[in-house]
Amino acid sequence: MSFEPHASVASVLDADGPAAEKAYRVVLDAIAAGSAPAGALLTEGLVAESVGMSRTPVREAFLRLSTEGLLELYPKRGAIVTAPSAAETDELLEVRAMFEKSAVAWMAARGVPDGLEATLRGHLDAQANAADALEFARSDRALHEAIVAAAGNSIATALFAQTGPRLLRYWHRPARQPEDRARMASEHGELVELVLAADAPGFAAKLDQHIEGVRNG
Amino acid sequence: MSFEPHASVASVLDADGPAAEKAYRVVLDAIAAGSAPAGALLTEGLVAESVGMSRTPVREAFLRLSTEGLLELYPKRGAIVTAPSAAETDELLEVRAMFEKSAVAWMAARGVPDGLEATLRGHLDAQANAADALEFARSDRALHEAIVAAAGNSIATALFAQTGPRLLRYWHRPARQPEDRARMASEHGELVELVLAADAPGFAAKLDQHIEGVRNG
DNA sequence: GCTCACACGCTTGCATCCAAGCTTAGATGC
DNA sequence: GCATCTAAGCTTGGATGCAAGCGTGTGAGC
Repeated sequence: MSFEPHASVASVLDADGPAAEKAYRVVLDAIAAGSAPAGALLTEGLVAESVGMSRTPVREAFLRLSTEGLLELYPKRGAIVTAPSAAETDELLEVRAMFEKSAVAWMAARGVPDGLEATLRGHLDAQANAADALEFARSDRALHEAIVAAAGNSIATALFAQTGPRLLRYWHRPARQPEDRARMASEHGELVELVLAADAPGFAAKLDQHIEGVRNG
Repeated sequence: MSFEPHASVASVLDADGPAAEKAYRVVLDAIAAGSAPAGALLTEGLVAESVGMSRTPVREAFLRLSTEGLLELYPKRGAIVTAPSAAETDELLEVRAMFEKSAVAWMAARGVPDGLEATLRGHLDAQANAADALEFARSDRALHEAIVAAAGNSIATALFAQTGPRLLRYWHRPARQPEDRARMASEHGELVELVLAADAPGFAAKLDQHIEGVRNG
């Protein structure tokens, strides 16, 4: 009996696969793309019909999106797409900074894993070549998740990943113009250098500065 | 239309309420109490029958327990209670320390909320008067969650809460003897003082020391 | 005795069906 | 005209039914 758990955090590109995954991706994409704007009322039945499946897998997707903070479930009434507020943005950036700073600090103690440099540079390239803001946001998310994952704490990695979907709601704002994206990619390059050097204090300082720039941008 | 979202993180004592909540609590209690030991194979049908409900709410509970790390779901095969390993213990303590240190640092910047002292002292008392190790573990969890919640970052609070259920699997080991519990309660008292003083460096140092003691205890 | 194929029993995944709660619109009484 | 009561149409929550996947055991063939 060789048990092998299925990937709970499915890759973004794993075709249709399970219906619940498909429902999740459809709703998330709708929120990210803006066709389901903040405040919109979604119902299980509506999504189920539009995707061509029953309510059961849609329900599962709604629950997940709820824990990820993208939907608010109202019993017997429906689900509302949460509104990105300034306060929530601050909280999100604060939390993600906490994870990344800790990750670099852990790496300083445990060492940087082999192959990390290639991985991070790959994400940086993808970012630099991103065609639009949404694609940029996706590779940005992948880059940051790779940094946290490199610290080797699977619990931290899983929790951090849960904050990823929220970003898709915000990021096509700051990275709207190609020159903005270029500037951010360059800043990310500097951050990556500090990660690879496992320079925790340097990374923390630079990250704060980077976040401040994003917030005011 | 005055929308008011229902509490997604339900209180432990909210009667039976929704069946899904009941199923969640039953399975969690079974894992915490040891009647569903690590490695045990649970099936939706089995739990549903024993609790007297259909598989639907049980399935929901399983999904939640899976994201909380207590169950591993194997498609078409069943769910297995995860085994608490030394590596996972380290990861868990590391992550929780990250949250708590950050929370105190944030409080140092934003101020300590009113009423926190009374709240924390209440949890300390509950801990000191805990009849058994499981009850001690519950109030301990509540204490730590209160500390993180006091920092005022709702995203961090929600993520931190997700790591709570895992603890119930471990904690009736270190706190088995009443004198151990007394010593831990006293250490927690010192930590609470540093929280209330918003002394981030002091808290961080003391917490590391406390965790080291727990790990080697 | 050993290997391989097939069939059976188990599981989940999803579809469908039913009950109960919330909202609202319309009828009714004043 | 206005407040109140009622009933209908939404919604979700849960129960039930069905199909497909996985593991195991059994039996045929060698």
